[in-house]
Amino acid sequence: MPVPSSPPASALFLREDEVRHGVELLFFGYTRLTKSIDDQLAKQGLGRAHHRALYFIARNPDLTVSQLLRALAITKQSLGRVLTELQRRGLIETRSGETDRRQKLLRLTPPGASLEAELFDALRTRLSQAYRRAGQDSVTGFWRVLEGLVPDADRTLLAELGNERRPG
Amino acid sequence: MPVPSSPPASALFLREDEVRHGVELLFFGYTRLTKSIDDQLAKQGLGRAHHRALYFIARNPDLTVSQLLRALAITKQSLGRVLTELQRRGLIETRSGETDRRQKLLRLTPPGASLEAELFDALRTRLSQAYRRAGQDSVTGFWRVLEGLVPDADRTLLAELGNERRPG
DNA sequence: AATCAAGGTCAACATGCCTGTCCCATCTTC
DNA sequence: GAAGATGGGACAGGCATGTTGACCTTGATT
Repeated sequence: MPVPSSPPASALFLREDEVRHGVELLFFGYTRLTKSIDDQLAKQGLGRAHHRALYFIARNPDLTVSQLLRALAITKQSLGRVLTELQRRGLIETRSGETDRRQKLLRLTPPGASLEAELFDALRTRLSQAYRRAGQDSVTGFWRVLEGLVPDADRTLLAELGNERRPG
Repeated sequence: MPVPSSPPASALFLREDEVRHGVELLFFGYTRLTKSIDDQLAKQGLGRAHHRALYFIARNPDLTVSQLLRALAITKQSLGRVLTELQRRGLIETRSGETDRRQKLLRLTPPGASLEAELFDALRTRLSQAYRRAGQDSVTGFWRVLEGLVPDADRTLLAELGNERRPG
């Protein structure tokens, strides 16, 4: 192993700055993207927690409560409050599972879908602009790094939620 | 490192799935990375807000309060509580600015630096692993996309905070 | 002298999360 | 069929983190 005093092969030496830069970009990117829809949410009297639930239900119709719990990584109580409120407003609807009737399958109602679409539009505008600026190769790298950042247990879930495309 | 040949960008970037995938990765990546140090923080009786302050002060010694406010994008009140607590514990120290004596320059004390380093270690382990898995080209893309995602106003600040390298 | 900016401080409040405990309905397994 | 596991819900109580708005001091700018 070469001594750390070799300037050109400075992978180890540069590691901290590279990592810190990534931490900062993640922080700024995530928080600013998140904040960008706060006003819209506030107009509806909803919070970020409601949006996160709406988002995942929109993305994956007939999601179960336990899947959503795993995705959001919060407690049943916290999620329960949010889902109750969304249902009370008629933004989501539920029905019991076919194979397992204990399960509750979550879906957006038309008004819920409409609201989610409106919120997503703001996200799409910002993120697709960032994609365009960076170019496609960069987008692939963006995905690869983030995929590697997600713990194995969650990566399975992520694949389920994002890629589950049922025939018909 | 060979880069796979890319289909035309225009069509790809307008696709909803591509954007949703990015939103999900950003959500999972950020929340899971953040959660990964919660236990360490809890042991100290500190929260995420304390860590964010420690982090930016560590990264940029003699940061002013207003710079930190802009970075964290929270109110004076919220930050005030956190800074007071960190100072009470002897993790940060302040002195007044040289050119503008109204400013308060923030620095970590040795114990503060030690704690921050310990917390950063966990972040580095995870993020550098993700970097390694993805490869250097992907890391560059990761950065480019995220840089494009940060609003112009904040990008200036980001550059200040991340790149300010003083001689000596 | 007047004004503005940096920072601090107060009260009062909202959100969103937590732990812990208990409950019911339904599946699975023996 | 009984026992246990699982999916979901509900209560109490608490904590961390954020908000708005008002008001103050100190110091820089003009």
